[in-house]
Amino acid sequence: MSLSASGDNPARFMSLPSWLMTQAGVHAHRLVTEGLAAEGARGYHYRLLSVLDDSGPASQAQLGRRSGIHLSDLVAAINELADRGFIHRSPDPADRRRNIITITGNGRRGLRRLDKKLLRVQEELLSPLSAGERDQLARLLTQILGHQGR
Amino acid sequence: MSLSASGDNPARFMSLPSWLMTQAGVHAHRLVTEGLAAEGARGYHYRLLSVLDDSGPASQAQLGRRSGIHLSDLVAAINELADRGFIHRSPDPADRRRNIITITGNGRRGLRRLDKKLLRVQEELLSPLSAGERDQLARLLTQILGHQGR
DNA sequence: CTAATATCAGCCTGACTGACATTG
DNA sequence: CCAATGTCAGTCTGGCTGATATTA
Repeated sequence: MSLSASGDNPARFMSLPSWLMTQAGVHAHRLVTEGLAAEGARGYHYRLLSVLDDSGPASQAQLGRRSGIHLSDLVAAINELADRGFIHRSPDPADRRRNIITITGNGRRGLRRLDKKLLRVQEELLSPLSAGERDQLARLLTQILGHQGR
Repeated sequence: MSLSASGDNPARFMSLPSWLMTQAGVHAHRLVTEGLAAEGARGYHYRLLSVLDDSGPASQAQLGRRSGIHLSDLVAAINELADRGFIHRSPDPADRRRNIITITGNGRRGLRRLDKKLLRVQEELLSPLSAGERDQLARLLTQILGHQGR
């Protein structure tokens, strides 16, 4: 966004907490996106691979629920991961509507690379904060997000 | 996003600080967007009106720098505000490349409505936090954003 | 000749809506 | 008949890129 570096009095919208939160979110999102892009992946890929690694093979509908990715967006993301040989899509013999998605050895290796990359991204993102401040921030954000679901 | 309400073990990506920050940003952004939409406005409109109110008439290039809105996106936003009678676009006689954008009385009234609406949005967004926690959060986010510009 | 200004067309991720055919 | 599943086409905000014409 690059707000004017010049000596302009900052506009009033920039002091709103909602602005700070949105900007911090944009910043975090950008760091993550750039980090993943450097490894040839994007957010949806990491979310899907980590869900598969955490909870095992699943249908696309299950994956959507666990990763928070819309069914309509899953198709493309799954195709991309399958193209890279990171996952395997096979029909469920017990229910012919379903595809069973399985992570491959290749996918697990890729996931480990992404995990490491994201660890470094967290470090860069939080570098201005002490360990105590990092915990505090996570606590406050979790409180706000907990309130969100009404 | 509606992460599964069911009893699934949360995937590991959800514990990343970058995830918490992005989600909190998305949440804040959604509340603001919905609040402004209820008044027939969107984020760019509020940012432009508040900049005009804070710093007075300006060319589009100046507005872009002060509001952090891209020149290429400004044109449409300015058109929309002019259609509503909130601002006035007039050529600068001293520099014929420039348009001078001025906020109208109507625009000032609209801005006051949006200001009030956003105040209520902050209240809802921060409602799970005490006054001290709100200050703390603003401080931590400001620290992170200060680091961002390298 | 270079720089600033305004405009237009298009791209991107992530989130979402709606329609549809297949299967349980 | 109804519900779940997978697929496809399209929308939206905010943030971008790049091209172009005009004027300083």
